[in-house]
Amino acid sequence: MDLPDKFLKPYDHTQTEDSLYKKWEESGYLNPDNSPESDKTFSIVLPPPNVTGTLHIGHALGLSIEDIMVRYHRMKGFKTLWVPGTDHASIATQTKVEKELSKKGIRRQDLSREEFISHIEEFAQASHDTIANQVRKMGASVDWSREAYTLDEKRSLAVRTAFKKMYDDGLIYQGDRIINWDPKGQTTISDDEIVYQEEKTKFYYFKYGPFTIGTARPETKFGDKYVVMHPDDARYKEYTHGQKISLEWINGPMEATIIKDENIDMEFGTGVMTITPWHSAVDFEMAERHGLDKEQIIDQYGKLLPIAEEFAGMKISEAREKIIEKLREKGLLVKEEDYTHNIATAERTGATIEPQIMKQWFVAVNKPFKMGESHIEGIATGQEVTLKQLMRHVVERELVSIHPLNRYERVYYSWIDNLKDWNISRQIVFGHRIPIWYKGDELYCGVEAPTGDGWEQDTDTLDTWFSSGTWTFSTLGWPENTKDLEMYHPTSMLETGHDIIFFWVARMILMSTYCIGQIPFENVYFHGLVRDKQGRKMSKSLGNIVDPLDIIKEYGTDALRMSLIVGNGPGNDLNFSDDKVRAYKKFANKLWNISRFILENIGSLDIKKPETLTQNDQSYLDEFEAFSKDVDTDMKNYRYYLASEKLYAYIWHTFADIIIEAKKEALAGGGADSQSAQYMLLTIFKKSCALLHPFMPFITEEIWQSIKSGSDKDLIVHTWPIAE
RNA sequence: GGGCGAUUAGCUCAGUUGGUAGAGCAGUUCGUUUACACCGAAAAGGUCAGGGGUUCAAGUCCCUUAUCGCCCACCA
Repeated sequence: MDLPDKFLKPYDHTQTEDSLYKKWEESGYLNPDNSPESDKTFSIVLPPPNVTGTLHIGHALGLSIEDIMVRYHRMKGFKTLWVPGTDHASIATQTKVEKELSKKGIRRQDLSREEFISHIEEFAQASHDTIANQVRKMGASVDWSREAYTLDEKRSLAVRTAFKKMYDDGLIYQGDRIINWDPKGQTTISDDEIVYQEEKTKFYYFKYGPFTIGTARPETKFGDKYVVMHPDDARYKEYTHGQKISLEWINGPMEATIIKDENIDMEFGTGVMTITPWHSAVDFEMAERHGLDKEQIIDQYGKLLPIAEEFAGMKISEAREKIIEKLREKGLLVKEEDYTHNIATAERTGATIEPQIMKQWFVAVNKPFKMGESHIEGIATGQEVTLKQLMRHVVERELVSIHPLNRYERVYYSWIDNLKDWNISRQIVFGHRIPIWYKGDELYCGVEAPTGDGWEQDTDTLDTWFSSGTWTFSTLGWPENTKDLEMYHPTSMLETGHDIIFFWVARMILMSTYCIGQIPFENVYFHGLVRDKQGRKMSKSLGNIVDPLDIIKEYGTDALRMSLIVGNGPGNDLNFSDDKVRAYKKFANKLWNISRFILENIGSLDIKKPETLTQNDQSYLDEFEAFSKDVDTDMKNYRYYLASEKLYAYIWHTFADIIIEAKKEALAGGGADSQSAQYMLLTIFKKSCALLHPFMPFITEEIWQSIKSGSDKDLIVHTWPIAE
């Protein structure tokens, strides 16, 4: 055969990848509406990347695994849909833009709400464009015609509809409860957005009437008028619950009430503590139990209120030393010790969280409601359930299967069991406005604004996970009853990083089971974290961040994908090194040269199966058949890390090193043996390219264009070698 | 405090349901026998963290110890 010129040079990915992607995209292959009818569907939503910047190597890993799943099913003849999109990531994006603006000397306070939002939107749009380009660069075969954004009009409608439904069912309520206040971001955050950091500090013991109490936070103690101890503590048995005692405290004499509570740890400190219900979640609960007064000590900027008298208006850090000094002078300081504990900080701003009691919106996770139309096995329509029960049920019954299960099952359950009502309101501007309107004392909840004058919408926005929770079904058209929703929901698979199991996976299960009575996905596949060569987390401060685009430029997308996939089992972290990528770049070149050899040695691409194959060739074909089935089994069981490794080993070290070498003589000799060998080699190689296509889509498609017969379709939609 | 994971060749890691250890990189020797030097051939390298148990058979299952890592909770 005549050899196309391109095979005379080593493989050059820069000449092929972009144009192949363009071809796939323009061909319509990525939209399942254009694919042949089938009763089997495979659907998956792209975990929408945050529009806070660019994609990192972790995204590249996710995209690679997802694309393998998608291409595999597409070739197997499933109606295959992969919905792309991006996430507005309210708090993360707003924080980021705020920082960018301040670098330019623009302060947020100087902007109106609308101006600020428009800056954020501009940034979000630019990020979106970058991300969309990177998704293409990775070869991800998503259906761009269905692209979604968590803050676009359709998703916005879904969010308001979900909110209204929950509100009408009594699952969303407004209440004065203790929340996590971020004094820097000036917003509440959820429990999951807290990061604990170790802090070395002093632990003080103060005389409090007849007791000695311990605290690390003297500045909150002004209003403490309840002193708590365990009912079984023999040291304090002379005191009774409710007893009043007079004592001298920071700003003079006061009266305190004794409370007995079983939640006190008798071993810790002196076994006696005073409580500050306004600024501690534990104290708040205790106060609720006993019906105690609560008083605010610290304001939303972290400054002391008038109750602190001479200290009023001071920042916590400033006041602490002065308060201790005063207590020491009054002879109330007993002793101080060094103390190490964990303090709660806000994930985004790094500020120390100040618990506060504030009026916020919550989703009640423990409140029973009547289930709507249910398609969930074991949950009947109209049955009384709680959101927590729904979230637990679908995993317990394995309606949603987690891979790897054992590693995340307990984590998931324990999170659910400890889950408190979900605080969904945020005091930030970028996001979905809460669909509540006020007029005087009236309150209106609706999908659309109420008619009539004088209504003002709540200025808070929703926790970003409220909208991403609807992602699987809002992207398919809900609340409209669309064909997509009917065909592709529940989705087949959710592939994501294990770090967002609570944030996102659990919230999607909550939203989907509640809103539409369906599980959001049948399977969850967790990938691990991509670390640097030495196993360290990639971070800006270490300067070890790898940009996928740099790797792609140097080694090609196929090589990058293989290096991320081979040997990386679900849930495992992966150390990324150039060496591995380089190895798969060489593999790409190996494939290139195999193509060249075969093309040089066969008579025609439409070669027919000879009447008789040599026994040797037949046995190679039989072995290959068994190998293909093995690979297919791995694919079915999500063992991409094994399938890819086996393909690499087979193609290089069996097909090229042994089979091709063994056939050189027969090919040179001509005649029947040569015909047999030609057929065998071309057959195995074509099928090998097909098996490898999900992993290395570009080079396999590029080679395919030169080795396919006239009747073959493009490889992306070619039939998988092993039938379902 | 609770949970999970890791410990296999110099380095980075595979090893799917138990059947006498594999890859990449590095290193050794040889090869310009024309698909490929982004290559080929050959050899070298591991008491599979320690201990105990189950089994005809264990890197693989069970118990235990040690070291490292991650997640969750958190005490005033």
